[in-house]
Amino acid sequence: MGRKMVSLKDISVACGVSIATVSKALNDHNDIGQETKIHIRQVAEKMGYFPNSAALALKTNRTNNLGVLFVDEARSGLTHDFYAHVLDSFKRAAENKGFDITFINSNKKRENWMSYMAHARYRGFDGIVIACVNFEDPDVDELIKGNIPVVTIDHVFNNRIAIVSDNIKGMRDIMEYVYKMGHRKIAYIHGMMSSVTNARLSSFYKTAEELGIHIPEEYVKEAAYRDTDATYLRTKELLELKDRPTCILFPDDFASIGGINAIREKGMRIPEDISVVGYDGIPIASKLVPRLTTIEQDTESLGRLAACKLIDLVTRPKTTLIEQTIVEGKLFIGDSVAKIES
Amino acid sequence: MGRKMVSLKDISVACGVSIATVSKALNDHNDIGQETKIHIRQVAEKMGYFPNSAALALKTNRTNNLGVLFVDEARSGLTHDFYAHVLDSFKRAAENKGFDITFINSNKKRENWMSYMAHARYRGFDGIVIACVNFEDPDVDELIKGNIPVVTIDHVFNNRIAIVSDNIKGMRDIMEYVYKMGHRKIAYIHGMMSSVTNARLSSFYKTAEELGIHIPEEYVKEAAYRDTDATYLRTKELLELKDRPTCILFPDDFASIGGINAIREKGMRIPEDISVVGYDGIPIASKLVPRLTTIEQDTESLGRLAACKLIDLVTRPKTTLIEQTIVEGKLFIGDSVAKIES
DNA sequence: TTAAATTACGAAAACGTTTAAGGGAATGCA
DNA sequence: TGCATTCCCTTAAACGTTTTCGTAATTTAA
Repeated sequence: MGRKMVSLKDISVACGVSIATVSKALNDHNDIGQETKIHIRQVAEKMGYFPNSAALALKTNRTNNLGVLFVDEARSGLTHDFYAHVLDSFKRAAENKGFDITFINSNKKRENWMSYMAHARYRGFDGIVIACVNFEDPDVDELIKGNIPVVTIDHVFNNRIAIVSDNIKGMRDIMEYVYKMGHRKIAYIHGMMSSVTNARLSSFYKTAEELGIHIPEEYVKEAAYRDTDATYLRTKELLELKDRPTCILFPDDFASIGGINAIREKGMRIPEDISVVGYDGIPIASKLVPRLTTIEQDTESLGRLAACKLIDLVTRPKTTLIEQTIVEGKLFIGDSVAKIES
Repeated sequence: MGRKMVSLKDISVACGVSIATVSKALNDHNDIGQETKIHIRQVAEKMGYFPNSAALALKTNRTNNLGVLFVDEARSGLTHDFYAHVLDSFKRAAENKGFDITFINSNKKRENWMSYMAHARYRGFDGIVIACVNFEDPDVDELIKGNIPVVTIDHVFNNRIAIVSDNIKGMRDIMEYVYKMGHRKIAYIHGMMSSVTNARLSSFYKTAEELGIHIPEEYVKEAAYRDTDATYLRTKELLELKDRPTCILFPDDFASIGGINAIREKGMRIPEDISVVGYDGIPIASKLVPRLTTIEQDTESLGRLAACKLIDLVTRPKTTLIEQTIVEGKLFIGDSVAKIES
């Protein structure tokens, strides 16, 4: 078995028919006789034939390949817990439908620099999924506004299909649970500004108001997602307040580790002395002691739906309905929030 | 700007030259006049031209695309801490050299099933990187023995280039450090059998012997990598022994969480009552309290070297030297191992 | 029996590139 | 001046497909 692939021509020679006939036989066109079809397929199988995606792409203008752009502010790339799960789910769903995935990048050092869009066209992606990018980036903007089908995750762009996690409901669930457990002095260390943060923050304030809780200004602080150090510092600040909160909401589970350390350093116990809540539901959260109360994001659905919607968009081009799919998370009740009398 | 890409022909028309001239001008061949070259390039730039990778691949038999096969026993896929870091590094290095990466899979539901090898040839990958797969899989075997350049990570296959982390040295470093801290009763909960586990286990025994430490049979137990539950159970068993170890080595950092929980559940403190060591150096390890002593794997080098070697192999085909590159980890001394008098 | 319809296949163009081969004009050398 | 070079560009084939159109053979309908 040499380096070269066996082509339609090889099969046509072996079968004594034309290339066109082989192509049609393999693609099950109905203008080919049954016997011929069967014979050709057997020979193709025996010769170890499989199509050449490049030729196919060139001819059909379809690659069966989806581009993935996952870039977070910290450039953690594939090592980002949450997005790794989403991507993994996206990948599985796409592969089940016969699509491969390739990362989009603008590093192409080959000749001249290539924008995301240029790269995407170069590779001929049938569709593109975008998550956790810096939305200010004009390069990203070009990609989104381009003419390749796009689905975005956790961010809504003008007239584009988006799959977003329900941060409004997530934060409301947290607040209502914490309230039910008797807490009235609730602090929130949030991530850096983004649509996700915005949603959570506004839901935080809104729910607080609905519940009749007053949130002092100094109870709300900005750290960054997945930043244990920043969260550690902000937590320390909260603990030094004269009127300490009884419960702290952290940006996410990973960052929570920093906050928890700050609390323990102060000699305080969780949840006896202070309660904490995370966000995301990363695997480790439920393994910590005490188990972290958090919102388990449905990363499986996020990824799968993104893939399904995108492939729909690709294969049924005129289904260009602008829609937004909302995926709810689920409150995981660990042991990090104490019941107190208010 | 329409859906269709601008092609060489469009440029040739715009410039009033032949397609060949445009192609050669853009590829900087030296049989094209300076002025013509410059003019063509300007026009190409202005028209927003970029090559069509499919046509290029078809013609040159090179795709500038690398296939990635990352499958671990638990099918954690991209969510596997360690491999996510390696992959991320591989990706960055590959992209810097103008290569894209696409995942290899055998799910192709399109028509008929496709083996890994079939998929790789279908996509025309210039090279392939393989990590953490089930080596028994005949499908994987076919891929490795095929005629596409391959680099494997953390596993050595016959006459193939491999990048492996130095598990021998890693385990020796741990043992020598723990010994130096006064420990003589050392237990090891290891992962399931694999070349990695084998290397660590044999190094564990060998170093113990060199140090003159006797390892009772019941001090060595099998769990699984990243399996907090199994590690929790094995740890409990160790703690119930009449002659308890003073130090436990866990399969990896993530699994350590389970072990640590078992210890705390017993009311024991780390490191005052018992010492523990992890492996891998995942980000969270140094954020735990106490900070986990572990081997920080050099995932950056693993990924980068794999990419460099693979691209070397691809671009300089006759450099088919069979070699094995060993990447050392670094002992991270946290606070989880106590100094005791033996 | 004959015309029309159906069936089964082939020829050839096209997708966007690269590249070997070729050739006309300008230049170098004697 | 005449011939060989050199320079610059073009023609055309090829990569492996798909697909439109054409057509010969066979079947059906009248």
